[in-house]
Amino acid sequence: MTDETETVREGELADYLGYALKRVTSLVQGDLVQVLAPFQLRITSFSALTVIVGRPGLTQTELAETLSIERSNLVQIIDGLAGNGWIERTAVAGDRRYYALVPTAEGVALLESARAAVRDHEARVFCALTVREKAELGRLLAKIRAR
Amino acid sequence: MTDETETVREGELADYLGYALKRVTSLVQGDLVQVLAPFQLRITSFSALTVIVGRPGLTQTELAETLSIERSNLVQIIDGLAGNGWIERTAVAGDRRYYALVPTAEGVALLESARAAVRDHEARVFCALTVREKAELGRLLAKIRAR
DNA sequence: TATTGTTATACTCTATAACTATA
DNA sequence: TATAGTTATAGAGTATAACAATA
Repeated sequence: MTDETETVREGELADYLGYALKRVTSLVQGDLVQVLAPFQLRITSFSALTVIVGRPGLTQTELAETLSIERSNLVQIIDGLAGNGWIERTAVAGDRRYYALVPTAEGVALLESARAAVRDHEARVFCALTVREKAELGRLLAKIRAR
Repeated sequence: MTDETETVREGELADYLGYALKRVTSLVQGDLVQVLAPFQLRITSFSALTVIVGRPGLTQTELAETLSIERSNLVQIIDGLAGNGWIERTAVAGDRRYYALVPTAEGVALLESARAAVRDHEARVFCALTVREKAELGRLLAKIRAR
């Protein structure tokens, strides 16, 4: 079996859940990068656009916290999304320090297309799992994060 | 609940298994980096040393394939392990193009200590899961990789 | 003083092409 | 010509410090 062969080759590494997580994540992300490229999106800009469309008007600091990335690293991502006309930074009355991030109609439309492609991608890379198993995987991952 | 709050904040992102995998992996790896630092090991050098100890005599190309990293990127990792006296590149009779990678006694001893720390680390970061759940997670991840 | 967004910088990881020495 | 190891380089992700504008 391929499984046993891999276990022999990787030896003890195969026993670490962290290693298994890393390998699967890199498999999935490698595929996702290809899927998003035609949309001119990277993984992080897709994630950012998804959150902005879902929570229009949030600030960069809020978005950075949600995605767990540094504010400073978010700047170029936001620049890219705004440069492509997919989001806008609108002034907030009362406090001129921050901007509200809102998607444009083009941004919403682009995300709709990209989202469909990402759904296909997920169906493909996780096709070895049943619906029940996918739900279980999601539950286990959420449980680890919530600890 | 924290779970529901997070779901609201991340919106649709929370529905992607790939995103959940990425977040958990980065959580786990962030912790592991700290755990390995006192041993002068990075994640990849720990992985490499683990495989070399488990399969003494393998070549760099074999190791690169096992870890799924480019041969070129493995060079500095091997240099580091050899520079610290944890492995040796020994000549192979019959074909002078490649070297057999073998651990030194120091390398084996270091790995033994690091391994214990990594076991503790895994117990800690996955403490939210039962033994059965950890086994199930491992099984699901292996299934995805084997597809 | 504290906060938001920003710039600059550096370090890691990863991917590719090209080189050398050996076969 | 093909392969093993190597070098150089560039891209992307990530982390930190410091700054200007605003509160």
